[in-house]
Amino acid sequence: MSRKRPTIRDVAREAGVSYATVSRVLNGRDWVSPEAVRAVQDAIARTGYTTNQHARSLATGRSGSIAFLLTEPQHLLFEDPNFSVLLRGVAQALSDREQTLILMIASTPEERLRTIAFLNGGHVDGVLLVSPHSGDPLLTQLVQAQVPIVACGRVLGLEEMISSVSADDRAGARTATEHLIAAGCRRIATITGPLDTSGGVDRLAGYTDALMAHGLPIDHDLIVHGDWTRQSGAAGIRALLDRAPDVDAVFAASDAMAAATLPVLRDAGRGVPADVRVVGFDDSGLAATTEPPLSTVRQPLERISEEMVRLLVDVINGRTPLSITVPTGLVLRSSSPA
Amino acid sequence: MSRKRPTIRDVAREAGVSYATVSRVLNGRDWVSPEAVRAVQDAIARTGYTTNQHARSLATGRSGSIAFLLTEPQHLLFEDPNFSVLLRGVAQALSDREQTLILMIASTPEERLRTIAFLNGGHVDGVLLVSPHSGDPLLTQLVQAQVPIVACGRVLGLEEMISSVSADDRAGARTATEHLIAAGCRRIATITGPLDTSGGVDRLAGYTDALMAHGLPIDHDLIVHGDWTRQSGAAGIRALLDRAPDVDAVFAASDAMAAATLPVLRDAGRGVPADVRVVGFDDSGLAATTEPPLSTVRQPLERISEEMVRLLVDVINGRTPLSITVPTGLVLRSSSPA
DNA sequence: CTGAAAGCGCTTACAG
DNA sequence: CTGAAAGCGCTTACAG
Repeated sequence: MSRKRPTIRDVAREAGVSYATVSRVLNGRDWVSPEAVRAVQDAIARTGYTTNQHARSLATGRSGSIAFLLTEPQHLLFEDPNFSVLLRGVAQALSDREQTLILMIASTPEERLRTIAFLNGGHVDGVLLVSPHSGDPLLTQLVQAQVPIVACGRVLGLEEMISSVSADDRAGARTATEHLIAAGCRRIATITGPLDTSGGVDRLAGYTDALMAHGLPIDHDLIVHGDWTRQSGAAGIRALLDRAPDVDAVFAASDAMAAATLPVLRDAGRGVPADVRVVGFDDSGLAATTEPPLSTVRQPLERISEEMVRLLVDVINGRTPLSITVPTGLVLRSSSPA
Repeated sequence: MSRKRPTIRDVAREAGVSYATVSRVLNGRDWVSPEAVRAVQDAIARTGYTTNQHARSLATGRSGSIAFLLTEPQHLLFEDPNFSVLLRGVAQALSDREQTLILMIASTPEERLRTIAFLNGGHVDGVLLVSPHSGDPLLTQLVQAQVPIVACGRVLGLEEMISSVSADDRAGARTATEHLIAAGCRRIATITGPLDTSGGVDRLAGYTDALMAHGLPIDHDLIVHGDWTRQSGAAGIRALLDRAPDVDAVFAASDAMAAATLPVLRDAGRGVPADVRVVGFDDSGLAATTEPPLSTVRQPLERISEEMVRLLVDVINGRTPLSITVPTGLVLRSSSPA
């Protein structure tokens, strides 16, 4: 297409130095005389030189790119606004480091196969994993292939092998539940996330923590399991109304599930928050736009994506895996005001 | 990290042929004897060989990757569910062609600069453009750099230079408006999209087409401009209720804007669809979950993403730019039933 | 501080 | 049909 792009040799000629020197100022490692540096920089500007990443990668063995890997079935991924925010943050952080972001979606078996081959093939320096489910064979394969990985949320059972950055799910859930207790609720239900994710188990643990700390019983009729989606939230609240008609609050482990309880409660003639208080988790864009707006637990996704990238760079550089937890905060809106 | 991966030479040794032959069977271009092919394939399987894309790119001058470029300010991009569906479809289509998808976000001035440099640097074979606004200098720069591009939606003023795939916005809008006319509405308003996008102007044109075809006047009090977002939808309907209290229908150029009219209409005491019918555009996930669910114009995003990739491959191979339009369809729900 | 040179792993005319 | 060889554009010891 476009005519030949200038190479390092063109720059060298223009600057009157050897092309090894050009490479040196490009990489800024070895010592180069100030005059040479200036001459090269000028030459780069004049020629419009831009480094050929493929040649560099071939020489260094580093690809200069990172994969953002999605393993959930698509509908979950793209329904979840958290995902977008995370992606945005990661793109930003990577761009700042001059790394490119490769998006990979591995939902179908075929895609999963291709993904493994690709990642295994050294095409990327590392991978960022979103919403990993423990027991996913893909994860073990990645670990075996010694691909540097950082997950969003701990990978249950592989914590030692896979670095991760998580919100403080347990503390967040506990705070939310204690808020409901403080508001006088005594029949507090929860709709959990999938229990093969750290978010799922930790948010449930935070809920029971709060109950126990306040001497309230753990009633299994008040615990239903969802998978983060609206559908599961709607199904969950229906089951709850059925099993425990005296429910006076529900803590849903995601905003999507919490939002889905609202129309069901309305149709059942239960006022929110008058009859049933509702608290979600995520503080996604959704939370502020529901009717009534949702109280929820905010997780600092910008911070999470930033830390994920930073950590991944460390892991790529050979540092040992690490788990990072970032704090969450309660956001009160009309669905369960102060 | 991982120990040395097998190269083409390892495969050659294992297969007992020269490595040039291995390369030939890999690329499947030149004639190779069946025995050699089999020997090489076996050797590939045994060694677990996987091609080094960087080496290949360096030799061929093709990067094997495509950029998915987002130029909107982030909030727009990630609020819009269409974007996700498009991204998903593109990822799929690209994966089928063994191309990698590089996600680039160019919203801040700094990011835009880096983006231009990157794209200009031949790091990708082509770029897929989402929601381009005409007059964006980035577009002209890309065209000048002769980067192969396919846009989603025509790029107004650059139609000849930039291939595009669009929904049939005009026909869709016309159909929606005619449906409202057929339902007996006579004071039909519209909330437009941005008029520097083909979606914005074409949907407005479809609206006026329908009005004129049925002898209804074009009343500027009934036309307000939005930018696809909920906020602009809410502001739009408020302005309409103010300027034209007798409005009996609104056609919004996006589901997000249509959805945002609902609570405002409710608060204003207008029943939907009894007093005011509402029709959106996109048939995004949103449309089915609003209260009441939205009638809308469906655009086949899966098809659009597929065509975008196919077209881009053509353009990369030197074919001349082309514009493709795919049909839309009216989807009726409670906000404006049949 | 800076050349000359080898090498990264492939592709592709060039000769057979 | 298949070798041997050059070349893609860089980085990085190796010698000065």
